Amino acid sequence: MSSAVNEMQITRNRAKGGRRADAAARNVWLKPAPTPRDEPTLNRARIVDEALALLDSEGIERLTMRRLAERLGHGSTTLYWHVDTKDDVLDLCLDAIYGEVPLPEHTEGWRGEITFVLTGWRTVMLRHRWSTALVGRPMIGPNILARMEFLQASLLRAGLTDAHLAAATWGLYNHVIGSAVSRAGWHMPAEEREQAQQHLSAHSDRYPTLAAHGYMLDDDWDGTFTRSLNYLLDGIEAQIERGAARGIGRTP
Amino acid sequence: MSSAVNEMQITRNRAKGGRRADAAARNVWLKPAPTPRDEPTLNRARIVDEALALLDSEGIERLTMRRLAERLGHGSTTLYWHVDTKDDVLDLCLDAIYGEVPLPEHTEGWRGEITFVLTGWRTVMLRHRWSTALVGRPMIGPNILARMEFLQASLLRAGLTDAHLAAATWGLYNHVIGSAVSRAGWHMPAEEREQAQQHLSAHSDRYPTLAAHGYMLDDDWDGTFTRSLNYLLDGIEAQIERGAARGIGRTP
DNA sequence: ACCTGAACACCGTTCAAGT
DNA sequence: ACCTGAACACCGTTCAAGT
Repeated sequence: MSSAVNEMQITRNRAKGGRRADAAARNVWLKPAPTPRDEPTLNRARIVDEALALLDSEGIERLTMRRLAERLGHGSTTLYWHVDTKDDVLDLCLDAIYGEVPLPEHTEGWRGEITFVLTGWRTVMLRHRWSTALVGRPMIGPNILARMEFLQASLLRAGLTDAHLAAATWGLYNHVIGSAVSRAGWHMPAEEREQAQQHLSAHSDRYPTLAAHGYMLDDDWDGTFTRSLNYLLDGIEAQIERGAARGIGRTP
Repeated sequence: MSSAVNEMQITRNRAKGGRRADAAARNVWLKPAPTPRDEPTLNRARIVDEALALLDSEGIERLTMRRLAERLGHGSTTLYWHVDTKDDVLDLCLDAIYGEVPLPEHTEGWRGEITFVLTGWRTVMLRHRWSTALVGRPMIGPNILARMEFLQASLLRAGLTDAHLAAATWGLYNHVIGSAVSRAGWHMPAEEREQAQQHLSAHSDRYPTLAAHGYMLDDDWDGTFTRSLNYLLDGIEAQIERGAARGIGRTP
């Protein structure tokens, strides 16, 4: 059912061409391939790699099992040996790109660490814009778990506990997801954006603040993300200090 | 819901040819609605009401144009006189439920106001769980605009300007969206949740913090939302105070 | 102005059958 | 163990034709 749960690490090597081309080009010990038991022509890693290429180049609405299989040189029904459903493919794809989110190597304080991870996280999601349509599914792939683990461990070291630990973890995660999703929502042809802005101006009586302060025209998305992330981190930091003060008060 | 329906009756008398030409605009709100003359058996309000009922009772993957039309007692193709695409129906539905988000009647300070709106907003989205799958589209329906207007106006009165105003507005919006989306992601059969938790415990070497602090088992979602919202508001409040202090310093 | 059925060009998924 | 084609039960949308 939820084969997205399995622990297979998706390796993101883009093998161009596929098996047939490789078999023709490589040398002897791989060439007598007809031995059926050796290596299946298809596997999850190849399926996910090709799905990612398809998603990145054509978008999520163009990913169908038939088109994916065709790119892989198989009939669509073959995919169902390796994967239970199309949703499984999407779950695997989403976790695969989460693997691209870098984790800091040297600790630089919880705030720096967290800012580093979340900034990279958002960048990855906006690089693969289709990913914003896939949030809202259970997040238990190995790559997202590794990043949530890092995030929560960092907050724990910073001094948060219990409900505050959970609130800070989810608050920060929600911030990344929300930022990516809402930013992706504004990704439209410039002409349509013009229309939308006109629409807004035409109703400036109803939306005076939005019309006056450029609801549609804010294009410093990165700055907005960083600034609002800092508000959240400021609030968390204040909580950490409150917690520390109370801890000191309680020590015998 | 019916108020949302009133909102969408922005009528412009147009011949069919003209309407089709304007249909080049991709988003519902940017296209004129067709004008009913006598007493058509079908109209947008009826379509949206029925679509909402269908979404609420059966979920988003069960909403098809054919099933929707059947419930309305028509052939599926009839819908296309009133609406250009299925996506338009979904956009109309999403904005319709945003109309259920209450705005405070008496001002009670920016923090109280904003907490009130955002709490209601999240409640509405979780009441119509399908809505979390529809974020990530341009947000220019009348109901969401009214709420964004309220949010930004409140922050403006609180003393924010320029980039800080934008950052606070988007940060708060992202917080609601992110909370609703990620909470909806955990909405699964208890048995599957058990499996997921087991999976996590089985790899507690890799995810020690998550395993020890109940990543899967946190069920005080409301409390978590409120707490993390307060971190964000604390950070915004600190920014407001910084801005005020600088303003005082600058006054002659 | 509104509604219809037929038709087009697709979908995801199952399954008996092949090797 | 892996792959196949045929087939099922659907989709969203267009369009000539009706009233």
